[in-house]
Amino acid sequence: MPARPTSKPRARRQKPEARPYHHGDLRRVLIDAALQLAAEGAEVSVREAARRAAVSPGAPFRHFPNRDALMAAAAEEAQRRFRAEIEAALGEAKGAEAAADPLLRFRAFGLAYLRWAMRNPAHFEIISTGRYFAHGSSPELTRDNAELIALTEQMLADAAEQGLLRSADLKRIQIAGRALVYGFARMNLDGHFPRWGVGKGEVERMAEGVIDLFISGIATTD
Amino acid sequence: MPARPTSKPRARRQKPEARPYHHGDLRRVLIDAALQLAAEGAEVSVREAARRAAVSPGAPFRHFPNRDALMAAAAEEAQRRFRAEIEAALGEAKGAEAAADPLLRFRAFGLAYLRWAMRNPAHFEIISTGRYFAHGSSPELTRDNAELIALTEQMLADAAEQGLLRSADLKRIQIAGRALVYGFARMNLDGHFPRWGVGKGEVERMAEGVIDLFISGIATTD
DNA sequence: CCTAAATGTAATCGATGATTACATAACGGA
DNA sequence: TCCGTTATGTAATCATCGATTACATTTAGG
Repeated sequence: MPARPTSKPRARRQKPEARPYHHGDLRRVLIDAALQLAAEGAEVSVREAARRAAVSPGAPFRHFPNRDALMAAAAEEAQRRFRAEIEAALGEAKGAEAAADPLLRFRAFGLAYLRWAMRNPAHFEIISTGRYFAHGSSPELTRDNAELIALTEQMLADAAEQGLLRSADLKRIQIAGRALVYGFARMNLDGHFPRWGVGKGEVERMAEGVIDLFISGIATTD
Repeated sequence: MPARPTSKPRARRQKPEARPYHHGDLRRVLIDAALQLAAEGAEVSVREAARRAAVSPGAPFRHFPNRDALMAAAAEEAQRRFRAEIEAALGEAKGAEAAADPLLRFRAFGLAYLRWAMRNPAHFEIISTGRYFAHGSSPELTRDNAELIALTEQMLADAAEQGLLRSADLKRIQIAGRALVYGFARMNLDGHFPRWGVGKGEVERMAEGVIDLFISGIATTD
């Protein structure tokens, strides 16, 4: 083989599989890799995400100024999925009798919340913990979360208007409800449900029971 | 100055302040450094702990096989303090009318729990999260925690016996109570109480209100 | 076409957890 | 009192990680 001239011949894509120099949509692939890594329980490192994207260790920094930005983007994606599932559940609940009963919608919300958190623990953690990237570093995530909270507040306000609540302190009820659901999700996440781990169904059933207990505690009607 | 012989002259401690080759109780100092680092919100690294103890980066590994073991030891220390505070609060409650009322003791427990968690957020996180060292890696911590849980179960059993509870499903009540308190603590920890951050008192007052709401929800007597 | 911006690569830096070989101190029995 | 064993700290080294920089290649627009 004769020595090639210093300038390489233009790389012609001979097969469509040949990876081009420019990655199709590296940003997206990196976010997915980060979410996948988290879901596997592994440490999420920029390098590993780059490795999965079959790209050099420095490449991700063309799309994210630093690790936190990647994590924030991953969190936003997870939050999008989280919210989509909750709104889907509320959409279904609207068809049923829940449309008229704010507490039933409240219940549906809590169930969807915990269901998702049980099935996507690592993603829930990324969303909620604020330890994987600077808190408030993602306005989108903050706004998105605020809207979900406003939704629950509306439900409680409706319930109060219909005389369904024993207490008039809506803020207190709202915080307690959030704490209950958030705490349950995190207990699951942090390994406080050791035995039940095997049968996922049992945890979800307990989640339902806990929500019902809370609602029966704040409701006038038994 | 003439060249010294290869064997250094014996190091005589001329002042008591002169640090001896052997650190007094490095293990203890490292644990305290780790807790202090956590409390400052900094990353807890073995090296930094060693730095604070004015010791070489490798020294800690004479006392802990790896970073996790150091974190586990720190968690055990934090848990000891946590438990001490709770038991102290329960001791005080015994003197009052709470001695006879299991739900008042339950309340005192929850208050002490949240009070400590609000004031030592980083230590609470180390204890509860199981992310700083392998979960179940510390039998002491696990046992200690189980005993605290058993305590609450006893309170609920007493309350049920006295006909103070609306529901007979004690397990459900217990899980819900844990989730509520744990969730509130973690919400504070994870920055879900943005505005109130300034006035700590407000968060603690809300903690009290949330606990009362829960108890009034499960109690027969209004 | 040809240049400029976008995007990926390669090399490098400082910090970290971890391991190893070595040095020094502390302790206890002869 | 001396000596040797053990506990404990030091020094040197390694791989990994986040991050930065200089350079290469591709893509797009005038």
